[in-house]
Amino acid sequence: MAKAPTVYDVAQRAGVSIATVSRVLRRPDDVRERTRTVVHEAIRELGYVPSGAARGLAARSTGVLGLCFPDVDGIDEAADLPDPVRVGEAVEVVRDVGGPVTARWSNLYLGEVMRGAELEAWRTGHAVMIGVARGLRRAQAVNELAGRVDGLAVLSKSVPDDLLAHIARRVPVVVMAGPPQDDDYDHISVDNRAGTRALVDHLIADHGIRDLAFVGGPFDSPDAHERFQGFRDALTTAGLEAPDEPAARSDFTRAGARDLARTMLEAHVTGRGTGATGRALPRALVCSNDQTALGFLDVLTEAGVDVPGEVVLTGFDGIDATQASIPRLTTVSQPMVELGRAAVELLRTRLGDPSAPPATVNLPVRVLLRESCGCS
Amino acid sequence: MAKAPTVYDVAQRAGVSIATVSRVLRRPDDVRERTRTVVHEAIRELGYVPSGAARGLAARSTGVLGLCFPDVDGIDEAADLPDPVRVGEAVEVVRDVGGPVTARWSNLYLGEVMRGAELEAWRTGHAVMIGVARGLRRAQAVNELAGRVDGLAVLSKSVPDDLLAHIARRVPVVVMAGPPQDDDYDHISVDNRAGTRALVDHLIADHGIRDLAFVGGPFDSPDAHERFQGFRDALTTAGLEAPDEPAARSDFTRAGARDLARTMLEAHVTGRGTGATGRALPRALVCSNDQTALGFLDVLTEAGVDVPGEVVLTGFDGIDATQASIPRLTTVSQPMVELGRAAVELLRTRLGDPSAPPATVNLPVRVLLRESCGCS
DNA sequence: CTCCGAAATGTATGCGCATACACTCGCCGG
DNA sequence: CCGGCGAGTGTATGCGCATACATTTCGGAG
Repeated sequence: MAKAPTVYDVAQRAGVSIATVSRVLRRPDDVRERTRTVVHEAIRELGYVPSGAARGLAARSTGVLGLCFPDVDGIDEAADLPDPVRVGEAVEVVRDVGGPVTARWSNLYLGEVMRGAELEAWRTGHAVMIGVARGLRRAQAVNELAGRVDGLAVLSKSVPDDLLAHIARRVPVVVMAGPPQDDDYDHISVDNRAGTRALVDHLIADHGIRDLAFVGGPFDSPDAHERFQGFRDALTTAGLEAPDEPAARSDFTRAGARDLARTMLEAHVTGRGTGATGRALPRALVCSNDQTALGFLDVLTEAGVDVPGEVVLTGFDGIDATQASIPRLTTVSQPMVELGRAAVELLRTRLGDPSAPPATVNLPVRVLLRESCGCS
Repeated sequence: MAKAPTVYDVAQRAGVSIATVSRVLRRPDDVRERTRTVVHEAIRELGYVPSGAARGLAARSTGVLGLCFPDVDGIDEAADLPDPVRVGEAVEVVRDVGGPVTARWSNLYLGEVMRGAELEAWRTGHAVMIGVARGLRRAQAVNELAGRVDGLAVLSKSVPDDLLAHIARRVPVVVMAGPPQDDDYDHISVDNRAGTRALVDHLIADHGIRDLAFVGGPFDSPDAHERFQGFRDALTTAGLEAPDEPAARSDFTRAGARDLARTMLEAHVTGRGTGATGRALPRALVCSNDQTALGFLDVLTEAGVDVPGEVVLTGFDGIDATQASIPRLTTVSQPMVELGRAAVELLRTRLGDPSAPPATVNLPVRVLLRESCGCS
């Protein structure tokens, strides 16, 4: 690492000019075979690796696409972070008594999106740079990321609006997983509404259920809102009365959903079994995400309510845990890898035609019918 | 995106020189407050975002660290990849009849490593660039990655030796999760040997087991080999006879392990229950990874063999599925996030002192005692 | 009011590469 | 034998920034 060799070094060693060296690398066909060989040899001998910075500067394009995520670790400042473990510590033996399975929904989610983006970028000869908008210096970090890439895919809500607008003046921006919105960015999102609708259609048409309730999500979740709209669509189409509001709102966590479920169950308990007084539980609970559904499942199972016998339960997202629950959860699977791929594809399209009007891509989802709705 | 503004544009607009603009960004304290304000205003108005390429070139350092993974998707060529799904496709409704839970071990693993690397890089003001050594153009891709970063963390076996050597002449390289080796790179790995040893110590000391067998991994897996060494260490220390070879070798997949388990079970079946003829199953099966242990668990459960009553079963890695199995699997948890963090930390150290001798960091692991070994 | 040193700012240069353009050389047709 | 043409190569320039160094400004002591 004394000093990385440059084109000049290679050129000198090969007895050619720097232009020829550059051509050997970028347009080999323009160079005589013999020359090419000589240059390659020099490159090998010197351990020459072209500087990406210089290339990017000269070519006015870096060949790198950026991916910007929100901070899902909840780490705000460097101080929050313990120092990395160091060498020589002993093996720790701990008795793991159980407790709830660690939920890595967001990690997995982001990981898959990243995988998709990387895949598509690789396919088209791009590199991928990832950034997490985290901490006080987030603005600077995002700004620097933007300065290093040809295009930036941003997960919805991870970057403040004004910063995004600033950045978008330099590089094309596509917003992932946000609500369709009337701004100047390209959007790529998942068809929450159609997915929920298809799921509820199934409950109504195939299981003959006519008494359904929707467990919503946080007020500020556009996803949850869209899913609720899909729920309403299905009811309306079936000639059922669609509520204006979700029957309840979860905070999207399993623990929160448990609390919510207990509360609901208590409210209903007077009516259970007697068949006369009080309201019975709805025949189907359509939850706005998997965590919520799993929380409900925990409580219902605990209370001896038969799922799907007495109550049908469904989720949304398609996280792994839905395959491990008993009964397995009917849900709607999000195309996470596709989300990443589509984002990169949209960026490339945009780079090819910067003046095209903003596009919105709505990715199709898959409804997975399993035991919790009475299938299988 | 007409044309991204540069320092020159900002300087002109603010009525200062480009040096001052640069200083406002890099060394704000060297600039009078009033000037600073004016410049910042110009930056805002113009939508100026500094070019990372130019910065990198001028500063002779990009501020980017690279992360290079092997191809775990098994995608060799762009042609192998279906086109991204497109707009307007219908929601698909499928009956999910079950089958083995999708194993995303490597995805999760790499995702966690990435997360750790990103975290540590963020902490120290670096950006992270990821690359997957995949396909025919892998050499070129890795080379380009190397040209864009200040340092490169490479997952063991993801880059051919000669290419790695070539690259290492330009940027510092740290090898992750490889066997300690006598090369010129920094290494960061996980203490497979001590982890397995601690686990087996527990089986012997706390459960009084003296009849243990080791289910190994592929011949070319250094991890599997180290774990076997840990197994032998424990036996030897306890005064038991340590075998020279694993009792069997799994291919590290759950499905493969099932086949292996069936074969083993058949060989033993004549001896079961009779107590006289044939060999009995060993009291404990120490598997070289979780997938293997889970595959064995599937088959043993199916065959009515009580775990841990008749056979004690353990894994290695600490994947999520080990918490969901029945009984939950005793295993050794790898510090995946730490692996990424340590890699970045090592790179930084190396960048600070390029001439220091190659270092090797061995990360401690955690043994998680659960029901499959008879604990809890 | 002058002079000096420190603070603030400007000027000039180079980072390593791609590429437009100029140039050389060998070859063919005239 | 000459002109022209194309393949192959070299020369020169600029990409956008950081920074060493030169220059100006400012504040305060004398």
